[in-house]
Amino acid sequence: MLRNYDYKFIEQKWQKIWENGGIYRFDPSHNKVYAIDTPPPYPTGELTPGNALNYIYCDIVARYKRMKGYSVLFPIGFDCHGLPTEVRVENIIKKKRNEVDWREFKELCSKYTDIWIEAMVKDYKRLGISFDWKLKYVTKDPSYWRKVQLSFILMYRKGLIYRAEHPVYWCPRCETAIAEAEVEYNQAQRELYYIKFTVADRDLIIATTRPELLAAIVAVAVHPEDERYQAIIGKIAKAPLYEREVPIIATPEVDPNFGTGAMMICTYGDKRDFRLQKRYKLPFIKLVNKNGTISEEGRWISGLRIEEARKKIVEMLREQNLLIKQEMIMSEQGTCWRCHTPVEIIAEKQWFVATTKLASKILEIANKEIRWIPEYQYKRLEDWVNSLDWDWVISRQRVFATPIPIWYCKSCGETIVADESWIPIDPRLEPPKIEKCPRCGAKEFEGEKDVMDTWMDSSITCAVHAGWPDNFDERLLPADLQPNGYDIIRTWDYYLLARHLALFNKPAFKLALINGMVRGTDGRMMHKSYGNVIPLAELLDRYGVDAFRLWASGSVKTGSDVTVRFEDLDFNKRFLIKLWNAAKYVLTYTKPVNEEIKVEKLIDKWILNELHKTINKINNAMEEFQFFEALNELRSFVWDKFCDEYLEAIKYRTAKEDKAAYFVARYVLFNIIILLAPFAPFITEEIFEYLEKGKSVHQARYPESKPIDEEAIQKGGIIVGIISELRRKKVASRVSLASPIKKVTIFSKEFAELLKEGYEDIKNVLRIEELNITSEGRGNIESEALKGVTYDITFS
RNA sequence: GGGCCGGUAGUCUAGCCUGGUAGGAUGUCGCCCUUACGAGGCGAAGGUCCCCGGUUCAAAUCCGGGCCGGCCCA
Repeated sequence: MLRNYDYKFIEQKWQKIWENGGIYRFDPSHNKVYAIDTPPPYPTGELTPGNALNYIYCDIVARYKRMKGYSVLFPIGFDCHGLPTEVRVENIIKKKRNEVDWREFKELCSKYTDIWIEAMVKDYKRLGISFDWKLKYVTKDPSYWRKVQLSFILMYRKGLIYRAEHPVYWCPRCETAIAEAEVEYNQAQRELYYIKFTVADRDLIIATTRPELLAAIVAVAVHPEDERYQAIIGKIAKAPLYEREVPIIATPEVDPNFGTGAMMICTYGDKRDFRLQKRYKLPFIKLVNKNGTISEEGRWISGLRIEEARKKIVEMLREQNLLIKQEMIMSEQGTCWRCHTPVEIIAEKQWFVATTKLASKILEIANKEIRWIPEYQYKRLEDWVNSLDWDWVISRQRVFATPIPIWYCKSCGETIVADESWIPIDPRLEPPKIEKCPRCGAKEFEGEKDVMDTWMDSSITCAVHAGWPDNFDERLLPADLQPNGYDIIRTWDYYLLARHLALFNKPAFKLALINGMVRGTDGRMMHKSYGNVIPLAELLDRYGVDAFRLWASGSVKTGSDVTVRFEDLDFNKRFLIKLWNAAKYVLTYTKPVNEEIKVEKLIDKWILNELHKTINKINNAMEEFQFFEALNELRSFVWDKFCDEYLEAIKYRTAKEDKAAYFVARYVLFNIIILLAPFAPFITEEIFEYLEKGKSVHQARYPESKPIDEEAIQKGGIIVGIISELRRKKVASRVSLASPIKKVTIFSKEFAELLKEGYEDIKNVLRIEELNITSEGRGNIESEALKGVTYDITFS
C-alpha cells in the first residue's frame, strides 16, 4: 500500500482475479433479479470512446444493483451478421461477394468476425465491464439464429411477416435492399437539368436531377395553385427522346419554387414518386435493375450504370436542343449507410415485417409503460415512428446472415414455411422436410436465397436473454434496463419494441437509459473525416481506466454529450490520486478497531453525519441514474470534507492512538470506497483489500440511506469552520502550519460553550500554545465564518 | 421545411421542473514544503446568465417572440 497510485498495476491485477473469480455471475435462483439488455455490439475490432461510454453507463448500473442486493443479468453477445462485415471482407480479399463461392465468402466473414470479437473482448475486460462472461454468445451460431428463425415463423403465422412486391431502398453497390433506417442523408452538389417537354404544340420546361429516369416517366406534376400551369392540368405531356405521353396532374406535394414548378414523376426517383404513383394509380415502369444497371426499357441506355446513363441522356438531349439549361444545386441525397453510394428505389419481391400495423401500439407502450431517461429522448422514437411510410423490409440479397426459413414449390410457387422442429435450417443448402407440395403435390422446391436483415437477429435480445424459448424466465422480460445512445433509438429501441410486441405482446424493456455521444476536442462528433478521432486506448493509457470511467460518467448530466477535454480527464485522475493518498494515510496511521466505540467528539459526529448526508444524496441520484450528480457529491465530500478538513483535524489524534479517530476514519474511508466502487472498480477493489482482507468491494452492500443529525452537522461545522479560518490566518501571515501559534483568544457570547467542546481540536490542529475561549469581551479580528465571534492572535 | 436539445467567467459545465446573493472544474495570477498527497494546500481576479418583451415585490429560472449552434428527420 505504501507505493504510489499505479493504475496500470492495479488494473492488470484485478482484471485477472475477477476473470477467475466469477463474482459477476448471474444467479437465476435469486429472489431479486435485475435484467440488463446489453445491446450486442457489432464486431468491428475496436471500441471507440463512444462505445465505452455506453458500456460504462450500464456497468455502473449493473454494479450498483448488485451491491443493492440484486442478482444482475448482465450478458454480452456479439451481433455478427450483416453488411459492414461483408463490405470489410470484400475490401480485404479485393473481390466482390459474387465473385467468390458464397459458402466460402460466408466462412471468411465468420473467421474475420472471430478475430474482431477477440479484440473487443479484450477492450471490455480492460474497461472493467462486469459482464457475466459465461453468458457470452455470438449471433452467427446456429443456436442463436435458430431463435431468429423461430421468431420469423411465429410472426409469419401471426400475419406480421409477409412477402410482397413493394418498392424498397436499394443499394446498387451492395446489391441489396436496405431499410429506411439504413439510409443516410447527405448534402450533395448535384446538377439540375432543365428539359423541354411539349404539351399540345407548346413547350413545357421541366427541371430534374435525374434525366436518366426519363424512360420511366409516368406523369408530370404541378402545384394545383400554380397560375402558370392552370391551363394544362389534366392534359397530356409528351416527354422528349422516348416520346412517352403522360398525364399532367396537380398535387400540393410539388414545390412551385423549385426549378420551373413542374416536375416529372418516375418509377421511382424518390419516395414522393412512389406516393403519387400509388395515389393516382399510375403505371409502373421498371427501369433500374437489381445490379444498378438500366433495364431494356431504357433502350439506348440499356445495360449502362446509372451515372453513365445520365451522361448519355444529357448528351442526347443536348444534341437535339432539348436541354435548355443546367445549374448546380445543393440537395439532400439518400445514400447507403455502409458504402455511401446513392440509393435507388426499386420494386422487387421482398419480405416485410408489418410495422406500420404495429406503430401506434409501439408508441403507446413506449409512452405509457417505459420510462425514458432523460425523458425527452422518447420524442426521438415518436418522431421516427411517425415518419415511417413503409413496412420494414427484412430480406437482404446478401450472404452472411440468418437464412430465411422458406422454400417455394417449383411447380406451383407455393410458399413453404419451416416447421419449428426443422430449425436451425439453411434453405440455401437443405430442402424442406416434406415429401411433396401440400398444394400441388410436386416434389421439387427452391430454397429462399435471400437472408435476413441483421436487425432481425438483434431485435429479440430481451427475450433471448430471458432464456426464450427453451428456459424462458418470465421475470426477466421485459428487461429492467435498455441502455443505448440516442443515435440508435430509431433502430435499436424501435426494432426491439416492435419485435417483442409482435411476439410476446409485451414491452421489451421497462426503462431506456439513453447516453450521449463522445465528442472530439473540437466539440464535434468524432469522425475520421474531421480528423478528431481519439483512440480509446490512448485515453486509457494516459489516465487509467478508473479516471476515464469517472470522466465519462461524471462530467455532464445523464444523456448529454461529453466533449473530450484533457483537463477534465486529468481532474478525475488527480481525484483518484487524492483518494489513494487519503487511503494510504488512514491505513498507515490508524488501526482497525474491534471494540465498541462511543463517538463523542463534535468533529467525529460532524464527519459521520456529513458522510451520511452524502450517502443519502448519492442514493437518490443513483436511483435516478444521475451519475454526474452522485459523483459530484462524492468528489466534493472526499476532497473538501474528508481530506481537507477531517484528516487534517485528526492527525494529532492518530499520533496518540485515539481509537475514536481510528474508528471514524476507517468507517468513512470504507464507505467512500463502497460508494465509488460502481464508478471506479479497480482502485476501490485495491483499497478495499486492505480494509477487508479476502473480500471484494463489488460484493459489498451499497450503503442504504441514513437518518441525519442536523445539529451535529451544524455544531461540528462551526468547529471545522473556525479551524479553517484560523488556518487561513496562519497562511496569510506566512506562518508555517507546522510552527506553533503562541496565543489565541476567542470571544463569543453565543458560541463560547460550543467552541469549548472543540477546544482540544482547535488547539492541537493549529498548534496553539495558549488557547482561551471566553464569552466576555471582544477581540480585534472579526470572524468571517461566524457572526458575532471575534478573536486575537499572537503568533510569537 | 419539421422535431428535439442547448446558448451561464478564456474554456467545459451545474442550477431552470419547484422564481429570492449564479455553484463546480479547468485555465490565469499571488502566496505556502504542512507527520497521505506539489499529481498538494491557501487565496485572488474573472459573469450584460444569447437578445427583446411579458408575468411578478422579485426572473438564469415561468410565459411569448426572435437570433445563434448542435443533433435527428424530411
